[in-house]
This record gives sequence, structure tokens and C-alpha cells, in this order.
Amino acid sequence: MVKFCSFKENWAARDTIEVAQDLLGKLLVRKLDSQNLLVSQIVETEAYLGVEDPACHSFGGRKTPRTQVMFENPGTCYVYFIYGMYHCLNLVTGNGEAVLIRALAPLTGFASDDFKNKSLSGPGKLCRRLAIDKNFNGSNLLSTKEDLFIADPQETEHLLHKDFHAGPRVGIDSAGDAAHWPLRFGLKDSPYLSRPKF
DNA sequence: AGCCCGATGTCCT
DNA sequence: GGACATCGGGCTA
Repeated sequence: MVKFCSFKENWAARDTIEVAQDLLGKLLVRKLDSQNLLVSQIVETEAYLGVEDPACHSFGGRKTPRTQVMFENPGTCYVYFIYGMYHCLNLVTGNGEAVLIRALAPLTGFASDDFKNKSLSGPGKLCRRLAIDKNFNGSNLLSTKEDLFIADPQETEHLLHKDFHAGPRVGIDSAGDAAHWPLRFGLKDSPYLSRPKF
């Protein structure tokens, strides 16, 4: 069994790029029911830099029913619905900034198919597989009491050589200059990246 | 009220 | 590489 411990309350209250990089290798834990605990490792993230980032939902200080959670406490969960059929999971870092969780590696609790099917390699796919929807919007992603949370692995062997790629974010084409900002991060050589190329 | 398009994924050629 | 499914959010009016 994978052991984990919780983060400090202010773990996410840091520079968003730093949090996005630091999330690589951390655990995402999903409790479906008392029998079913899915533990995965975060292998790919993207940083969204708030009101000054044209690709960010809160760009220009937009405060709407959708984006309001991006301005809540660091550690808050932001889930949005996209393309009429997918959800995407984010960790709020405050001030309208957030980190998108783009890909996971299965660790424990998963079906053997999940280890070959790439069912966690993409922001929409991982939410579908983990049954994440807007019910989690606004929840506390740093609390181990929740049914969905991020935690620190006790056995840090995967983290010792945490080399990662950085590259442009996916699906950001019409954001001008910001389309090229290297704000996508992925663990090097992970077979579970949403796309191997950076 | 209406319009456009998107932080995606899948299937096709 | 390109089409497209499918619908809520945000902007215009």
C-alpha cells in the first residue's frame, strides 16, 4: 500500500509555477467508496497565471460564477466543464491562478487495464476515470478528509530524480504571446504523459 | 436571446 | 492532418 501524508494548509500559497512543478510526483487520491481507494501519481501539469495570462479563465480580472473559486483560498479545487463533455481538474493557488492536472500514473486501486489503456493521460480522461465533476468545485484539495485530495508520498523514491520537461501549454493557440510560454510540465520519461513531445 | 468557441478526445483519411 | 461530437460560459445587443 502507498503511504502518504497531508500537506500544510499553506502549501499551495506559493508561486504558481513553483507549485505546478512541485506537484509532479505528488499523489492524487480518490476515494470512490469505503472499498475503493484510487491512488495515482501526478506526472503532468500546466500553470495558469491569473489576470495577466490571456489563456487563463480569470484573465483581465474576470469574476463570474465559474471563475470565482479561482480567487478563493490556495488549495481550493477548481473543476470546469469543457467541450460539452469533459471536466478538468485544477488546484487553485490564489489570486485567480491555478494549476491544471493533465496526466496521472496509476499506482494502486486501479484495474489492470488502466496501466496500459492510458485512461489517465489527459485532463478530460483522468476526470472521467476518477469520476470527477463539478461536485468537487470549491472543495479543499489539500484535506485528506475529502474524497479527492492531493498528498505527499511517504516513500519518495520516485521523487529523488525528479527531472521534468517544460514546454508550451496544450490547446492554447489564440493567446498571442502566451501561447509560447513554457508553462506545461511533465515528468521525464513517464509513459503516462498526455503527449510525449515537449 | 443569440452567437461563438473552447485548458478535449476520438475517429477518420 | 482534419472533422466533429456536444453544451456551458462569456460577450454582444
